[in-house]
Amino acid sequence: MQNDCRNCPFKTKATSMLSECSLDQLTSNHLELKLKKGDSIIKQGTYSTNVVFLRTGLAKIHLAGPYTEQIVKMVNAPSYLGLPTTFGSKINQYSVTAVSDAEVCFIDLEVFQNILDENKEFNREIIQEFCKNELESFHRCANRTQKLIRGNMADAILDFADKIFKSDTFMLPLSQTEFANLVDTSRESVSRVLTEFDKDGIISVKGRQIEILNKKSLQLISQNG
Amino acid sequence: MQNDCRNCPFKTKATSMLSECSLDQLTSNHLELKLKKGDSIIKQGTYSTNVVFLRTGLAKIHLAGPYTEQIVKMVNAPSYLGLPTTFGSKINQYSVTAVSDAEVCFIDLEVFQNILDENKEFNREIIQEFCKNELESFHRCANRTQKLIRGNMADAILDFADKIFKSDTFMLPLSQTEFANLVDTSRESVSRVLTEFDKDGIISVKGRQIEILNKKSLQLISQNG
DNA sequence: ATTATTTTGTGATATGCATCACATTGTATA
DNA sequence: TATACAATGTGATGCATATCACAAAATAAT
Repeated sequence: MQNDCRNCPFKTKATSMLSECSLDQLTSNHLELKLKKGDSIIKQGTYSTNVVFLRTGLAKIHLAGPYTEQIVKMVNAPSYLGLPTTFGSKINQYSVTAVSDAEVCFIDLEVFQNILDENKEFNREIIQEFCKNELESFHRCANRTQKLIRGNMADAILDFADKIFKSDTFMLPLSQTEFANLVDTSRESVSRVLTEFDKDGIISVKGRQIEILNKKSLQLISQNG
Repeated sequence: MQNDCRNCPFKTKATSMLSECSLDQLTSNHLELKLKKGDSIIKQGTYSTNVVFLRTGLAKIHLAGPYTEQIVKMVNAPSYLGLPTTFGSKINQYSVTAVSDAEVCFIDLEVFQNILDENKEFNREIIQEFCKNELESFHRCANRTQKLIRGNMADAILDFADKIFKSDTFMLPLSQTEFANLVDTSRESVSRVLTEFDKDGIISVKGRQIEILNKKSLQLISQNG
């Protein structure tokens, strides 16, 4: 299955910087796949030989912590996945799993490296990505460990609304157990805080359907009080 | 102050891949500085126009969390500092401070970008670095949040011994308050656990002088029990 | 439809650790 | 050498939240 990457409507900023030549190289060296919710994209502990381009959909990056599975972050399309794990280690250090239906392209590592070598602009964009990710992870580190649960949950909900779904109404793409693993709490606490927020009129919760009713409040809780 | 970068005895793996030409460019576009313990290298909130090369010494990367200053990680020479913050944002998103006497070179951002563009091998090594860092931060995220204090303290002590000082005897380069910020606890807990470890004969603590007496135990506590 | 299985809600209890409070030691500064 | 200030040790107390224990929904499988 090889669509022409030149016409791919889902290019990242980086990809749009590629030369025709490199795009052709991509075209002839990628494997396109349609995935369903829950399908594994990258599996911790297995050999990594591909970089993955997430064309459409939403994925979670997670890994085995000392006790429970830890969800490190959510990534939505379009985005490259697995760069750290394929470049930084022979064996995948983390898993990536689709949490919605998704389309992905598996790109051979060498081809990707080659393209990285040959396209300055692309290279810069990818490095830019790395930098943003590292900054993000620094901030997450400081926030997650210092804030109380309500603050972290507020954060996560705002993130879903603003960064992932770009809407104040959305379906939570995770179970409460998973949500707990993302926010560093217990499943029970997630449940409690969610109903709490609902009772306080800050959000409305109907099953996994969430609507932000009072964004200001949520932001205040996020900044913490 | 411009020593010839070609003869610099503190090159990183990446730097050793540079072309003569690029090394000359570096030579004529860097500012070499001797710093003392406690001196600021990068300051959160200020404009970032330089990449910093840590020639010798030890530094902490830290940023203002919602409540307290959070130490994200320790970095020892030789290493580049501030890439994420200079490439990823105009304003520094974090601080870097020397925790020992240190020597640094300030490198103009454009020059560094240029060198990154012109040297494939160097570029690859830098990307490799980014990948390793991201993996590390994922693991740290999972460990820090799931482990109890004793586990995290054991981790940190092992890290100092194995990665930073390469010796089982070393001077803790941080006050207990700082150590607490690194390990996500309170100063008091650091003090308590340290004396605990000492009493159990796992480490010996004399002021900031630390000696690991029973590494197996420490590793066990790190893996957690 | 019926049963099995996963997901969620909610109380009661336990606990790890932060916080407070103050003593003590160590280290700069006059 | 005296004085001030920062860093550390240690007990007592409180609190946020994990854990346990079920019940109730909701989903999936038969």
